[in-house]
Amino acid sequence: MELLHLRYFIAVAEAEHFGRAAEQLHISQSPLSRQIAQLEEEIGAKLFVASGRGVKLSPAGRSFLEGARATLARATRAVEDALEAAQGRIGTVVVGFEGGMAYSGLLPRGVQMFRARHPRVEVRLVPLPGSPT
Amino acid sequence: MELLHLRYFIAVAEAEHFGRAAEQLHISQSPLSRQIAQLEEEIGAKLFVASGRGVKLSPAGRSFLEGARATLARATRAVEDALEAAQGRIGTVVVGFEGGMAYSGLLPRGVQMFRARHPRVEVRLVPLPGSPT
DNA sequence: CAACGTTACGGCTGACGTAACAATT
DNA sequence: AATTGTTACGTCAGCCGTAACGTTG
Repeated sequence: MELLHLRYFIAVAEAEHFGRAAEQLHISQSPLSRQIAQLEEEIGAKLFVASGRGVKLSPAGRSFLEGARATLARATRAVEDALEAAQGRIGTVVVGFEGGMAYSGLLPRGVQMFRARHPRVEVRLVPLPGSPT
Repeated sequence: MELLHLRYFIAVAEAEHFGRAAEQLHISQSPLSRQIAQLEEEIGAKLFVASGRGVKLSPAGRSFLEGARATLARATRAVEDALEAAQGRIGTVVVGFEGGMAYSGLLPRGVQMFRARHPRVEVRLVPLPGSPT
């Protein structure tokens, strides 16, 4: 199973119609029908049932629609997060500090400002060895 | 991007070594290297950095590893849920009841037993039209 | 120079499109 | 009979393997 199958499946589920789904996907009905059949075989359950003109989701199909959407959304977010991590907008920064700094007020103030500006960056403070406290 | 790329990426991330990852995937290094390069190009960020013998994850790579694992896990669960839905073990069942049944004690007791046996099935109770309460 | 990752080239699986077929309204 | 989904068949993109090449410890 690949994301391709999930994209095809969602299109058919939303259109309730192979022809229109294929048109929206810019492919023809034939490969769409085959990919759905292959997906159903891999899952081990029918996802659609015939319904007059077009198709409806089976119970398994309704469940799988949720999962397919969630999977695609998670994949999209994974890419976005990776890009933001590359730009340093999310991730973790480790700040080593000498013991005295803890009391100066400068460090907490700076960290506070940084966190306000970059809420998705985790700031980890580690005391340097040989320092008090 | 396809799930294939995520599986390949996770293998390399865990092995920190293209050769061993390829061996584990039962392919050779060449296609593995290309798929990772293609993935990096699609994301728009380098996922690995050279590190002596082998590679390490870049910041973007660390972020993407979480997302890739979560995406694969979500896809797996989607299939499992679809199968269970096909067997009627999860999903929704709507129970229509005539007003008097609400007071007999039979209906609540039956629903309670059913829910205990099938905790992932949502039981929706709807009063039938023309009933009291 | 030894080990590792990347690029080049050829083979093959599999996804696609056109067209013929089946089935349902 | 018309519309919709499925199956048949040939084409082509894309993934894979072998091998040659760069690069780094």
